[in-house]
Amino acid sequence: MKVLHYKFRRQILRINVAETSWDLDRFIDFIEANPVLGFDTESTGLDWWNSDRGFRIRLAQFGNGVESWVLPVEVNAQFKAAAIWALRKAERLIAHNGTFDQHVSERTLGVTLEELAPKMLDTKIFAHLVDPRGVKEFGPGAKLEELVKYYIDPVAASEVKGSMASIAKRYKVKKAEIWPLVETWDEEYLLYAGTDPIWAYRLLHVLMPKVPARSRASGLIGWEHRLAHVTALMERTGYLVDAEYAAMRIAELKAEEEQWVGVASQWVENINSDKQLIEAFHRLGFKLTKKTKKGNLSVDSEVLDSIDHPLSEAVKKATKAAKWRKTWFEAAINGMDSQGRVHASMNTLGARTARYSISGAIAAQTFPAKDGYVRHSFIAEEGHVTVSIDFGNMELRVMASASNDPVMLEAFHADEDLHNITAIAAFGPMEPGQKKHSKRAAGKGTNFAIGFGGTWRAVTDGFGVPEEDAKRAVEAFWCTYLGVAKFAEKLKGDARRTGYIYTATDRRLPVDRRRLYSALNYYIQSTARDITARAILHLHAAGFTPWMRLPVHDEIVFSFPRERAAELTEKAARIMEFTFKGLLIPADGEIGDRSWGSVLDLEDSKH
DNA sequence: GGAAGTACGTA
DNA sequence: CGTACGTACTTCCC
Repeated sequence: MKVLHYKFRRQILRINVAETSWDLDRFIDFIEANPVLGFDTESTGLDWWNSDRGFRIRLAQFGNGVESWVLPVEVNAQFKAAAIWALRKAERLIAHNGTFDQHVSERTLGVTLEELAPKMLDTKIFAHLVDPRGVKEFGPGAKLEELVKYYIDPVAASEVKGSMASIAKRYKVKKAEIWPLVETWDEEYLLYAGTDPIWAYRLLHVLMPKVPARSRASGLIGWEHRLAHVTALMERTGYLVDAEYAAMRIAELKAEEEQWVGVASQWVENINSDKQLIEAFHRLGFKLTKKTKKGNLSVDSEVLDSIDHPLSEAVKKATKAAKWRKTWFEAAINGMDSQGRVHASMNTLGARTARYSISGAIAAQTFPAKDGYVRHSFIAEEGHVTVSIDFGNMELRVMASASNDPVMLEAFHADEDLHNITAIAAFGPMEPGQKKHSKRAAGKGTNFAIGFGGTWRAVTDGFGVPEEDAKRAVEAFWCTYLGVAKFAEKLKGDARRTGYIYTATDRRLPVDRRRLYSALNYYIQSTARDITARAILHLHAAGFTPWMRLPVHDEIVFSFPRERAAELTEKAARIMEFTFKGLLIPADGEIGDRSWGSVLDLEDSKH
C-alpha cells in the first residue's frame, strides 16, 4: 500500500493507494466504516460510450472528508471486483457531476445507472441550487476546481486541480491528451485522483446547509436528482445517426466550400481572418465602420451583406459551408459509437436559469431551425418514426399566469392572438376582414423582447421593426398588461432588496443589482424550464423513457414504434401539458417519418 | 498551448 | 438597459 499525504490548512489528507490484493482488507474496512462516500473515477477520456473500442476506466476512488482510497482498477481484476463491491455496498455516493461517473461505472464495471442513481448525491446539483452563477458572473462556477476554490480553499484548488496540467507538461502533451498516457503509479496523478472524492465529500457538507430553505422544502433536491437520472438514461440510449445522409451532406458542403474559397483567393489567403478581410475591403475601396464590442472593426454577416462585391459573397458562402459541415455533420459522424449512435452530453442545470445545455456530438440546441437539413442526420429506430412534441407559447403563457394579468389571460383563454392584441393596443383596431394586424410584427417583437427583459431597442434590433413602431408598441405593452408590469416590478423589488428572486418551483436565482431588468426573464425562463422538466419526470413515470431522445427547451423528441405513433403521441402530449396557476400550457405533437428532419418538412409544421 | 476575442447557430 | 447557451476559428500572450 502506498500512502500519500496532502497538507491542507494545518490538516493532512491521507490518500491510500492499493498496490497489491493484500491491501484490500484495509479498503474493505474503510468502506464498511463509511456508508457515505465521496466517489470519483479516472478514465482514458470522456467518451464512455466507446467502452468496446478503447475507452477504459483507470482508477476508482472513494473517500470521506479526510481520507481516501485509490484503486487502480486497470491493473488488477481484484481491485475491479472491490470497486464494484464498494459501489454496491455504499449507502450514499457523493460525486461531482456524478452522471459521468455513473456512465463509466455502468460501461466498465457493470454497475448500472439504475443501481447508482438512487444513492447518488451530486455536488453539481447542490452547487446550482445554492448559487448558479458562473465565474464570469462573479459567482462560484460549476466545475469542481472552481467550487473548491470558492467554498473550500483557493490554494488547494489551484495546487491539486492544476496538477493534471503540470503532468501534461511533464509528458509534453496537451492537457486534453494526458488522461490515457499518464503512468498508473505517477504520484502526482494519484494525488490528484485521491483528493477528488475528498473534495466532493467536503463540498456536499458545505453546500447542503446553504441550499435555500424554500428550495429544500419544495423538494427541489430530490427532484433535480431524479431528473438527472432520466436525462442520463436518455444519454445512454443515444440517438441513431443516418451516416449515409450525413456523409452526403459533408461531400456537398466540402465542394461548395472549395468553390467559394477559390473565388475568394483572388483577394485573401484566409477567409477566416478578419484582419485580412478588413485589409482587402479597404484596398477595394469599401469603408468599414461597424465596431465589435471591443472596438475593433467588425466583419460580421451584417457588414458583409452591406458590401456589394464578389469577395463578400464568397466569404459568406465558404465560411457557412465549412462551419455547418464541421459543427453538425462531422460532429455526428465522429461521435458515433460502434452501434452507429451518438450520445449527447446533457447538463441538466447548464444555464444560470437552470435550463439544460446540450453539448457534444449532437448539439441539438444549435441546429438550424428553419428546415430539416441538419436534423435529417438523426433517425428513429428501425420500424419507428420521429415525433416532436412541443409546448405552445410556453414563455408567454408563463408570463401571463405568473403575473395573473387579466388582459393576457383573457387573450389566452379566448384563444386569441396575443401578438395582434399588443399591436391593436399600440396602433388601433385591425382593418375589417383582416386576420392579422398590419403591425403584428411589432406586437410580436414587443411581446418577446419584454420577456427577454428588453426595451424598444431590442424590438428594432431583434425583429426588424422601425424605431417609432417599436417605441410605441413597448409603451402600449406596459399600459395594456398592467399585471405584467406589476409582477415585473415586484420581482425587481425582491432582487433589489435581497439580491434574489424565487421562481414558481421555489428555485432561488441571484439577480445582479445593476441588471434588475433581467429578473422577469429569469423567472419566466427558469419556470418554463421546470415545466419541461416536470414533463420529463412524468413521462418517465409513465414508461416513455426508452422512446425519449432529446429535450430541446420547450420540445421533446421521441422515437415511437410506427404503428403506435398516433396513440403514444396523444398520450405523451396529455402527460406533458400542464395547467400553471390556472392557465393551460398546451402540448402538441407532430408525427414525422423516420428522420427528425422529416418532422420539419411536414406541410403544416409549426416549425 | 491556452486564453481571449469574434462570429453565429438555437429557444 | 437584449435573456440563456455551444462550437469553431484567429490572434494574442506566455
